Parts: sequence; C-alpha cells; structure tokens
Amino acid sequence: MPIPPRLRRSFFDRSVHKVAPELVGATLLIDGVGGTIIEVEAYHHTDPAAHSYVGRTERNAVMFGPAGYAYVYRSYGIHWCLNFVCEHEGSASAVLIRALEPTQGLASMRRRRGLREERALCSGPGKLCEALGVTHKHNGLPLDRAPFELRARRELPDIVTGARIGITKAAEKPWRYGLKDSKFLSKPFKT
DNA sequence: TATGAGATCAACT
DNA sequence: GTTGATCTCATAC
Repeated sequence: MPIPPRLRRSFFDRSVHKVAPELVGATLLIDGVGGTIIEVEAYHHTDPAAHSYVGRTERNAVMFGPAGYAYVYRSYGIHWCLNFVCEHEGSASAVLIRALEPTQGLASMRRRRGLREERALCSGPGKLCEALGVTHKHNGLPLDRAPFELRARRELPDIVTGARIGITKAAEKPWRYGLKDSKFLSKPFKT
C-alpha cells in the first residue's frame, strides 16, 4: 500500500469550510508522533468566534499570513491549541485540530501525558498538543516541512457536523466536523 | 452522569 | 478586573 501524498500548501489555500471537513481522516505527525485527525473546527475571520475577527494582534498574526502554517496559542492560561492557517482571498481563517486517533509514537504520548488509556491521549485540543509536544515554538512553522508531516486520507470517511465546543459567540454555527462514532472524539456529536 | 473549582496567561474592557 | 476555541479532579446525584 503506497503512502498517501503529503498535504501541500495549495490544500490549505481554499475556503476554511472546504478544508476543515477534508482534514478529518488525514494523518498528522509531529516528529513522527501522532495519528489520524478525528475532529476539527473551522474559524473564518467573519465569524465572531474567530481570534482573527477583531483584526490582527500579536497573538493571531500568523492567521493573517499565508496558508499552510501552524497557529498555536495558549488556551485558558494552561494549554496550547493547534490550528492550521487557511488563508484564502485574504480571509485570515484557521482550522482548530481538536482530536486525533493515536497511531504513531504511543510511548512518547503516554510519557508526555502520563500513563493513560489510549482514547484519552488526544481527545481534545489541549490534550493533543501535550501528547504531540506542541508549544509556542511551533507557532508560525510551515506544515509541509519537518517537524510536521501531514498526509491526505485514503478514503472518504463518514463525517458528522455539529456546534463548536466551548464558545459563546456564534455558538449555533455547525462548523465542528468529526469522524462518525469514533471513540476518540473530544465529545460525542448530537444526533 | 453531572456540575463546580482551580490552574494561569494574554487580550481586551 | 474579566473572559476565554481547556482539562483534571473532587463532590453530588
């Protein structure tokens, strides 16, 4: 079985609402550690919930740059969250990576997270960053070069959509995408 | 199963 | 001073 192609910058240079669902089922590795993307959320700059909505600041500057780069920010003062920038026609948008099914480097993930059951290693944006060792040092790095390795999915997965988690503005927008019935989701989708 | 507190940082009021 | 694109642990049902 051939290895699926790397995701190129052009993959991300489209509407975030096209890119986000296509990332479900893709593979994300950082320094060889990671797995299959199970859950993401889309944030467009016209969306009041997006960090870029209020304009460019020091924190969100990467979102205003070219597509195909990592935007990493600190969440609740404790965690890191990883996004893929999807600039398109000046849109300053990004996809939040919320959950992975761990497939590579399980030992490293367990070491970073403490001994845990597999389904709890990457089932949330903060957990995932801890498991993969993502920090502010990854902010602004290109996604098509080391330490990142992103590979396209092989088959079209069963995707479900729903409201995004933990936001108050534009909370009704169905811009959360997940792999149907996966046990690695951060939270189940309402049916 | 569900709800609440605490941890802790940076943007914003 | 308040609020978050969060997580863990404790306590209550």
